[in-house]
Amino acid sequence: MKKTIDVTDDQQIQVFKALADPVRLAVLKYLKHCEEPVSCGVVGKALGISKTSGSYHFKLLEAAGLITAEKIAREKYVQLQPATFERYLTNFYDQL
Amino acid sequence: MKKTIDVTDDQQIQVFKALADPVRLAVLKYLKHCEEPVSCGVVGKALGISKTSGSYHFKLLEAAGLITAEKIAREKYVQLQPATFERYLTNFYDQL
DNA sequence: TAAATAGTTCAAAAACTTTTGAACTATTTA
DNA sequence: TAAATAGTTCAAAAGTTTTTGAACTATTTA
Repeated sequence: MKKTIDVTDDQQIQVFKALADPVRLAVLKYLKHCEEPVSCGVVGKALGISKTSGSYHFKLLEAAGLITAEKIAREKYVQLQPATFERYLTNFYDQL
Repeated sequence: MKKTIDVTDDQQIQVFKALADPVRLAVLKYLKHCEEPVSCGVVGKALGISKTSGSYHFKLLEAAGLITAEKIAREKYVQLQPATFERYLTNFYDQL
């Protein structure tokens, strides 16, 4: 059955879905301790996830706006986007 | 495949999973505008969800600590638990 | 006491998400 | 130029979540 309750919360729900997974939480945690953008390969290796699975999770995190990505030649460099956390989490309760 | 990345984030992930669904977000939104505890039946009817499905969603919200529930005779009265939002969302980024 | 009401539980079905491996594109290195 | 490396895409398989209806318990109302 398709969800029909509210259609205005899309970005909010995408953010929560992106956060509701241990692999993606581990990715965010890893990135939090990087000063610089890091390549997907480096993150994936550090966490022991396959490149296909990595590709899937980085796509979701980017779609949710929790990370940004820049492709430089062969590699894709990712970094946290703190403004999205601020916007969708920090005041979530008051904005409910 | 079982998730093996981190086993300490259980409550955090339960909270995000609970929030990553439009029915449950609608329940929380509804409760936000209630001064008093409300019965599950009243909420369910207001949102047009079946009682079985309501029972399932209220259980998840309660397990995540986002609502508390008190059974009074036939009825179960639910209300938001703002401390959980505060604890798991407000400073999520800094706690990462 | 019988019928109605509030909610739970259970198992099956439906829907959705994640992992996997193979095949692919593009870039770099030997 | 060939081989290696970084990442993507695709379809199938595996896993998880949500909905459904029927059967149930407990309380209330007639």
